[in-house]
Amino acid sequence: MQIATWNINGIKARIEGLIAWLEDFAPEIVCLQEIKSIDDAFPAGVFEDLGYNVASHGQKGFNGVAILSRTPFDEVSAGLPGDDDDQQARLLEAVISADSGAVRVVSLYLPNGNPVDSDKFPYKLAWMKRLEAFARDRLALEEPLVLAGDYNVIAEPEDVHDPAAWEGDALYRPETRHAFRALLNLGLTEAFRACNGEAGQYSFWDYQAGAWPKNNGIRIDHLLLSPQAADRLVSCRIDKRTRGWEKPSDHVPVIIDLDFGVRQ
DNA sequence: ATGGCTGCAGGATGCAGA
Repeated sequence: MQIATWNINGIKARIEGLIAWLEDFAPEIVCLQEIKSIDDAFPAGVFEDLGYNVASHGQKGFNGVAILSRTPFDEVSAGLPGDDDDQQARLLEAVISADSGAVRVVSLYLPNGNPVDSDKFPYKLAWMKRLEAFARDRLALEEPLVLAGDYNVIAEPEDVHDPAAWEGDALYRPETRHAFRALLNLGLTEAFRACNGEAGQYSFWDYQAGAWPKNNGIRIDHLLLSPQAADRLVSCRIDKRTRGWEKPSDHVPVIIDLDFGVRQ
């Protein structure tokens, strides 16, 4: 079972590329971030025509997450618990019982947090604390669980082309990296690092200053797995090709393959 | 190298992103 996560940076601007990628890759489940669309304007029919069920949790102008699944959803739940005043659409959870296995999947878009001297940084850290409580709760279910999305966290120096340039940035601050490790220490496995030892593998390249041709990237899109999912992890890859396409997102898809041992 | 692109909302440019 292939599960992908992709920050597409605007569903309207990326619809052509996303369709082409879905037709090529045909994953079972796709977690999308930064759809930048309200739910009523989300082009669900386009994906339904491609054989996907669609769940979206959007807002006007920015943020917004969605999940596409070839198998219908058993359950869908929007929002991260822990702050009733938080109106930002950044998390969507679904339970999917596919023929190839049953999984609980979360599409999340963790706050950027810059500038660090604004209220955005404490919002990010508080959001991460809430995510930790959410993950602890879901891990207690002892199910195959995939927390997929744009974490806006550079976890280690090997995940950034120029670490010195990111010193002090909200994505690389010690508090941010510490909160990410606390999440992992609940018993979650970071899929890409579990499968690939090589440094310098990125999932985001800025639009500015020729970051892509210079390979000046960062790895901030992650899939975190419960033990029951990690036991089934076969591979994790980053599909860099899309960054070179026409009108690309600044992020590229990251895909895992889980083997539930189903034999046809 | 100069916050140097890009998407969105809205109908000019300001905000948000990372």
